[in-house]
Amino acid sequence: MFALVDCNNFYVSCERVFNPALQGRPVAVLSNNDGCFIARSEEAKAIGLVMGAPAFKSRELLKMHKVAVYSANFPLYGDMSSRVMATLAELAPDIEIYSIDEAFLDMSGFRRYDLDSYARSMRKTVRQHTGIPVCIGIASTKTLAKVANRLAKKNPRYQGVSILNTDEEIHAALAITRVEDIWGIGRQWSQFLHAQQIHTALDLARAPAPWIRKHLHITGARVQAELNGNSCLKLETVRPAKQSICTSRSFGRSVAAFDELLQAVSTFGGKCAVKLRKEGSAASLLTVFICTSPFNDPAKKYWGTRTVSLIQPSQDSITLVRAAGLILESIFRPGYDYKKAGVIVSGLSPAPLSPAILPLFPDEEPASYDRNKKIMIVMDSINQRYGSGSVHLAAENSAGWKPHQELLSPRSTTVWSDIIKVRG
DNA sequence: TCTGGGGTCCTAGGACCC
DNA sequence: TCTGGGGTCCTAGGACCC
Repeated sequence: MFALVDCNNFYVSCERVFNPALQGRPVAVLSNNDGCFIARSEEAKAIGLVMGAPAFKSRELLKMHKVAVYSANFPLYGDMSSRVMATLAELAPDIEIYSIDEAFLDMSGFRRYDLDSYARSMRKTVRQHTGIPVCIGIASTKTLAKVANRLAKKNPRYQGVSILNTDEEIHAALAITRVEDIWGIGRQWSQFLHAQQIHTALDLARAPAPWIRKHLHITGARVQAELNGNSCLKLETVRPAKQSICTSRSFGRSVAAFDELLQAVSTFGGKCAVKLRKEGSAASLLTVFICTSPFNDPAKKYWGTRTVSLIQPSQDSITLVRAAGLILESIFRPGYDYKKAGVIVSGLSPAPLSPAILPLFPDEEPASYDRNKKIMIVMDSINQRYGSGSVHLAAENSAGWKPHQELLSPRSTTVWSDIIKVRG
């Protein structure tokens, strides 16, 4: 048996932990740059705020219902997530942290227990230790556990826990789950399935397997098998190393000047390097992209991107920032209002202890490799101790393009001065 | 005026090998 | 007139997830 534990309206719940006055009120959290809704309380859903919709289009609604609106506070949410996961890890032998607000647990050793009362006690413990409300779905496959979790969330009768044990229970659950609400069935496929008169999870489970294999490929075939109780997806207790890392942002205002774009791209390159070092990986490919707003007049649109391979895999900010700047020079076109840029590192491998490739000609490479490595160690340890961003390369600068963050709550669990702000 | 960010997997097709 | 068979690797694009 698998349990899926999913935090309720996670970002909203995080805000509520440190501001109990938000209980019972409509609350919404915005994406970076205060753009779209990315979390809504039940009250906010009820008044018609739509997930992913741009916030400015709902301004009247927000005002009318006195919705508490927040800028995304990822340091807070990330830290609260760690607390929830640490609590869960003590309650079950094996845990897969699936996303910032979800975890699968292995329940196979709990057959002798009353699963229902154990799940209810887990729920209570997480609430007590972290302040975060969760729902739990339990079933024999991950996909069915997702179905069960959804029922637990939607139907108050379950009081946060739903277990699919018998064939009758599974049958009933699948019959009331629409295909678009199944884990692994997105917009395109659900549209296709509805057109084929496959409307519910039960319809999908019963559809001819070869036909599903043909049209929804191996991925859809797995979903179908899992709905029928054949477990295809194992619990992944060890997170595999990342294959790519991306840092990108929409700008707070449009940026036309090369120098400001260079500062943005340098900042993103530097952030990618920090993430690489944290991951213990080195990148052999570096991609930079810059683009105008997709909502612009088509004549003023531009999308520029280029990928280069590095002479040797690197995790060093100096090398990556310099390379990102060179790519930017080659893709930059004057005369456009840029709205977003990003850096992607890929072709990742475990970071080597020494240069993997020695230069053919005696230049500065091996020396700068060692020197830069030492600088990175010092930078990382200073930033670890005094907070990220305490030291950075001079090229990293956000003055010109900084995203909007006008409704930010304090970083109550990660920054001392923000705790004082709360008390003050 | 104002529209997010960060990932993974799978498939098809082309380039290339002997 | 007739033009093989069996592979691998890489990439772009499309689907999905939170």
